[in-house]
Amino acid sequence: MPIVHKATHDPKMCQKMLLPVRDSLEFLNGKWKIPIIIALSFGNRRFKELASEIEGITDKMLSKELRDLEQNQLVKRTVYDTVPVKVEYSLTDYGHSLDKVIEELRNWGTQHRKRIMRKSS
Amino acid sequence: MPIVHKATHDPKMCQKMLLPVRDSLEFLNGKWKIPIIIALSFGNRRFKELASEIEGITDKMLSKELRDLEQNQLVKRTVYDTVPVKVEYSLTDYGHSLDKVIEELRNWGTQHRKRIMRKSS
DNA sequence: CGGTATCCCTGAGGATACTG
DNA sequence: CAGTATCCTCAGGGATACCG
Repeated sequence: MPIVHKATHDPKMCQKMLLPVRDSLEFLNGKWKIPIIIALSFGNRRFKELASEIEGITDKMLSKELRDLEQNQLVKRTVYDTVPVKVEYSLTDYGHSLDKVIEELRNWGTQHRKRIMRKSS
Repeated sequence: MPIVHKATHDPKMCQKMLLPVRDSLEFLNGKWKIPIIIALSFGNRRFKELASEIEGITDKMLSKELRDLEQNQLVKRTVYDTVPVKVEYSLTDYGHSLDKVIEELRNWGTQHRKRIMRKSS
């Protein structure tokens, strides 16, 4: 199904379609949010677990992105009052609202990679 | 439906899910590809038409992104042998394979914007 | 363990001018 | 009309060190 069903030159209409798409991409952009979300979709994780499972990420980036994800309510941060302190991160229900988006991105990426490989062979 | 159905700590499995998603995001990233694709989904366009319909884009960026989209077979460039020369850009069938991805991004973006608005009121 | 603080660098993209 | 060529800015993110 096409995105648009009737030819038009109205820039306002473009804008209206564009804004939410840009919102999503702006949010998902950057190297680390998706890796973090996928890692957490495998189960709850502690800070250092994430740091070692997500290849290449620095503590600074992990910390920053987790804070951002928490503020956007996609991730929940739970502090356990033990010694030493234990912090656990988990995906919220809202975090799972990205499942469909990620799945579409994955489908297209898989398919596109095949196509590009084929071309350059 | 969850992305993953069984808890695991296997980083290899994360990687395998991650790669195609990163491919997609890497490709869609940047400010201009989605605006161009959406504009073209409204019908075929000439260079200057795109330049004026896509707010804020420079000739340089438009030219560069169109070349990239053409190389990836999402967009077709047709040169008409008139004086002065007329160049028309159109979405290929493959270009439309992004429809579902864009739709999901739009859905999530719309919904997320509402959620964020509500929170900050 | 669970992070911060600093410093630094690269490249995406903007501004402007020019060409066939 | 349909682009190129140059120069420049700035923010995302890396490296490294440190803290409670």
